Amino acid sequence: MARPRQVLLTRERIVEAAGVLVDAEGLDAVSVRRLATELGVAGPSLYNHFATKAEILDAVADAVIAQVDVSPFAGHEWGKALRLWAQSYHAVLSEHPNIVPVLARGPGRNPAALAMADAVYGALIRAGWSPSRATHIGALLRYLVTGSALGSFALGFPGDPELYAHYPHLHHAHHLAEHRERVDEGAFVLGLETLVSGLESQLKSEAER
Amino acid sequence: MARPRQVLLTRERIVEAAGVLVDAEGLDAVSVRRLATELGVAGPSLYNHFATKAEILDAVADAVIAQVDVSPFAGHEWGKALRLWAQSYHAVLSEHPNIVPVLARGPGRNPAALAMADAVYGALIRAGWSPSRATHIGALLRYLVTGSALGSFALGFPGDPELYAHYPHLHHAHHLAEHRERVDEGAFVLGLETLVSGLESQLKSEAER
DNA sequence: TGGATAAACTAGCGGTGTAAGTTTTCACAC
DNA sequence: GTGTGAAAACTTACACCGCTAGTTTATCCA
Repeated sequence: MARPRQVLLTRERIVEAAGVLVDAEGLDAVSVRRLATELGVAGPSLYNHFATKAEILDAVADAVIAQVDVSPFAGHEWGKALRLWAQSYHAVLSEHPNIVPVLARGPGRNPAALAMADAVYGALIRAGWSPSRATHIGALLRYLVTGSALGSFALGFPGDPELYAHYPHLHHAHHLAEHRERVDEGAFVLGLETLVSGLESQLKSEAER
Repeated sequence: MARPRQVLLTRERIVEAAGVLVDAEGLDAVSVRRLATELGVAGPSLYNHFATKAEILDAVADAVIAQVDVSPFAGHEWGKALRLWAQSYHAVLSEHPNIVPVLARGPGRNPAALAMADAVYGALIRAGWSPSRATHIGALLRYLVTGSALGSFALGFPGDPELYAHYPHLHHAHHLAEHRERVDEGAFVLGLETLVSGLESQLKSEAER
C-alpha cells in the first residue's frame, strides 16, 4: 500500500489509541510497532505524524491534563478554588496513573498544561500573593498531586508478613495494600487541607501587617 | 576467559558503578551491556549476581536511601525530627535526581527504605498520632519529597519567551529555569514548614479535647 | 583427590526506536 | 486537463536492548 485513498491515521487517532493502551497495559506496553498494529498500520507510519515516540506520549499526557477542571478559579475565593482544582487534578491522575511519569516532567510545550499553570498562577496573583510565592504554591501543589499519583504509598509495601519481622514498628505493614484507597486518599486529603488552610492563615497574617 | 583466578564482580562493585552511571548520564544510559563494559566485563556476566536489571536499579535506589539521616528521630521532638529528616531526604534526592523514578515506587523489599519507614512511623506513634494518621503523615511527606525531586518545577518551563505569548499570566515564565534552585527549594521549604506546623497544631488541639 | 559450585565467557532470540528510500495518491497551479 | 510536489502509507535495515542457554574453567569442600 502506498498512499491510501482514505487517510488512515491522524494525530488524534494516534493519541487516543496510545492513551487507551497506556491506561490498559502501562507505559512499557507502548511500543511504536504495537501501537501501529493496534491502529491497523505498519510500524514506522506513525512517524509521518509525530517526530518521536516521546512526542506521542507528551500528547497523551496533555490530553489527560486537559480533563482537569480549572473553572473553580473563575468563580471561587482562591483557597476554595485551590482545593477544588487540586481535587480534580488528583482525580484525573488517579484515573490515568500510568501516564504520570511522563506528566511529572512539567508542562513543556504542551498547551493544556500551560493553560492550567496560567490559570493557577493568575488566581494566586489576584489573591494578593507575590509572584515568587505564587510560583512556590503552584510548584508545591504539583509536588503533592504528582507525588501522590506517581506511586501508591500503600502498594509500595509488599503483602508479605515475614518481610517486616525485624522492623519494630512495621508489624502491620503487610496489610497496607489491602487498604490502599483509604491510605492513599487519606494522605492526600490531609496534605491538601493542611497546606491550603496553612496558606490561608499565612496570607491573612501578611495582610494584617 | 572462564572463571577468573580473582573475582571480577561483586554486588557492591556493580551497584556502585551503576550508581555512578545513573548520576552522570541518567537512567536511560544504564544498559546491561554498557554497565558491564564499564566494569571491564562481558554483558550477561552481571546475571551471575543479579536476576534482572530492575534488581540492580533497586539496589542503587536503596543505597541512596541509606544516605538519608534518620538519627533526628532518636533525639528530637517529633516536629523538629520530621523537619530535619525531610530536609536530609530532600538533599539526598537532590544529589541523585536520576534515580528518583525508581525510588518513587516505594520501599519494596529494600532494607534501607524499610528501615527509614520504620523510623518515621515509630516516631509518629510515640508522639501520640493514631496508626492511620501516622501512616498518612509518612505517605504525605514522601509525596512532597519525591514529588519535588522527580521533576524540577522550574525546568519544566522551556526558556522560550514566544511560547508564553498567549497565556495572560505567564509572561515571565521563560525566566523560571534561570532561578531553578531558588524556585524549587523555596517551594519545598514552604511546603515542609506549612505541613509540619499545621500538623503540630492539629495534634495539640486533639490532645486538648 | 573428586565433585559441586561459581564466575566468567560466547552465541543468539525476539524486541526496540528510528532512519532511509519507495510507491501511490491527492491538491493545486498553469 | 495536466504536470508537479507534497503527503501518507509502505518495506527494509541498523544498532541496540534485556535476557537465556550452554560452555569453560577455577576454586572450595568433603
